Amino acid sequence: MPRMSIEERRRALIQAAIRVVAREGVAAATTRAIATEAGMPLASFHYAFASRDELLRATIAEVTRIDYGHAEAGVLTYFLDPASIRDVPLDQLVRLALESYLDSLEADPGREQAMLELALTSMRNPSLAQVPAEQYLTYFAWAEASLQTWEERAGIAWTLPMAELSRILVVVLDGMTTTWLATRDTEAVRACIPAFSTFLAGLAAPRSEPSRPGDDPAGESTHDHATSTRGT
Amino acid sequence: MPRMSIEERRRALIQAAIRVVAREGVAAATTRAIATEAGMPLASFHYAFASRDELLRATIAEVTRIDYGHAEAGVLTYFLDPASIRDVPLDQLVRLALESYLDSLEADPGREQAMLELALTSMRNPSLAQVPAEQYLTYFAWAEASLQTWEERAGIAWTLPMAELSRILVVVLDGMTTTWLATRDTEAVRACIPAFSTFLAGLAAPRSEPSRPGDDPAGESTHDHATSTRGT
DNA sequence: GTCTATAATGGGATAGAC
DNA sequence: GTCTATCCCATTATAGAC
Repeated sequence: MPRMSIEERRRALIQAAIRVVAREGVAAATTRAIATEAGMPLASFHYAFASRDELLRATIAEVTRIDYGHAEAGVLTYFLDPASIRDVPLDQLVRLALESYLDSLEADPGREQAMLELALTSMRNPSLAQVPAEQYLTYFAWAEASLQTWEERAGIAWTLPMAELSRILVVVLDGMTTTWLATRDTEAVRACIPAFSTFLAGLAAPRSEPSRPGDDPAGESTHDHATSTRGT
Repeated sequence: MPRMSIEERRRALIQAAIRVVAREGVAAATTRAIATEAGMPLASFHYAFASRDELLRATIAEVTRIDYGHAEAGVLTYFLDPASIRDVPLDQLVRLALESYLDSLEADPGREQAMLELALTSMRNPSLAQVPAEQYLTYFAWAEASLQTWEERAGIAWTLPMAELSRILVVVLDGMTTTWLATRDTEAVRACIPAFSTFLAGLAAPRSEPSRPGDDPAGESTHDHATSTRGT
């Protein structure tokens, strides 16, 4: 094998690690398996990375970046021609986004399964313990970007702080992910999407009508299902 | 060590495995670590279980049972004196239940972290691949039990099929779990609970007023669960 | 710089003494 | 029946030939 810079080797090993983890899980992502997947001898592994932990850390960082790109692409796919889709009902936008996410999950289950495994593995490793929190900051940022896009496209204004809305959206996506991964029951999970879409759409108000404090959906007093009308 | 039946050994090893997995993760739950935790020599492990896989399977079954009991206890804690809490607003009931779950998660993060690790580990193991689906059937059953209890106590009727509602509830709990485990930000997750409670409460109608098709909380045109009264 | 060969460790499983 | 001692394998990491 001819010359290959350290950086090229690192990149190749990270990509190999991503493939192995997605295909066979973190436990199977040994240095040997990764080196073989990358088509290089084992010794080259330690030439590029000091330890398996270091590769794992780099892999998590890379995979978070990829996941960000992927999820964002999925969610924003429907906005390539902004002019044509102004004033689409918010719950439709949300529904399409959630369905798009579920489609991408079904198309490549290993990706999200790997994300979860890497996050859990990190939590158990003192030197990586804060990595999942950073990973989720990325998720929250992606969620905020989507929420802002929807806000523009649907002509609405969110009635809760973005920080809270983005967490809610991530909670829903994460819950869909784990439930689907465990059950593989696409139709059952898909059946929940309209309800979640209506829910999220209900956290916005038409932009012309600024939200009044009395509309606060988090208000806990008496109004049960008052807020569950359509979000448009 | 005096006599100990096979069954006693199996139980002791399962309990030891649960402790080790919760404390140090699945990867650290070696046969040696588990045997040591149970205070018995390694050979006794293979006297009680043919393989580590077999123990893992038994551990998942047991831990699912425990988790069921725990979550149910948490959710139903507020119903010890049914008479005193009739006609409590539904969103209050849901909110208390979700907060109770978050409290229990915070009190013992290892428990749910272990559940996730065990589920993900099972998915990667052909001989255990169907276990997570069974585990989630247990979760759905628990969710249905809670939903039915709330229905009685709050004097409402759900407007979606129980199968769908239970999945929605599990999705929310799962999403809260992964988000909290990753971020450990209790207040941020807690701040989402009122919105989720209002959402879930919005999927019910007062029992005196049977749900009309026009009230369909899923709002938009085409889909079909307008007809959905309770599923059986 | 690159790779073969090997050390060092820790794991699952078991033979065989008691 | 029980446990010590051991086998055998896979793994991480590295030494040293080229």
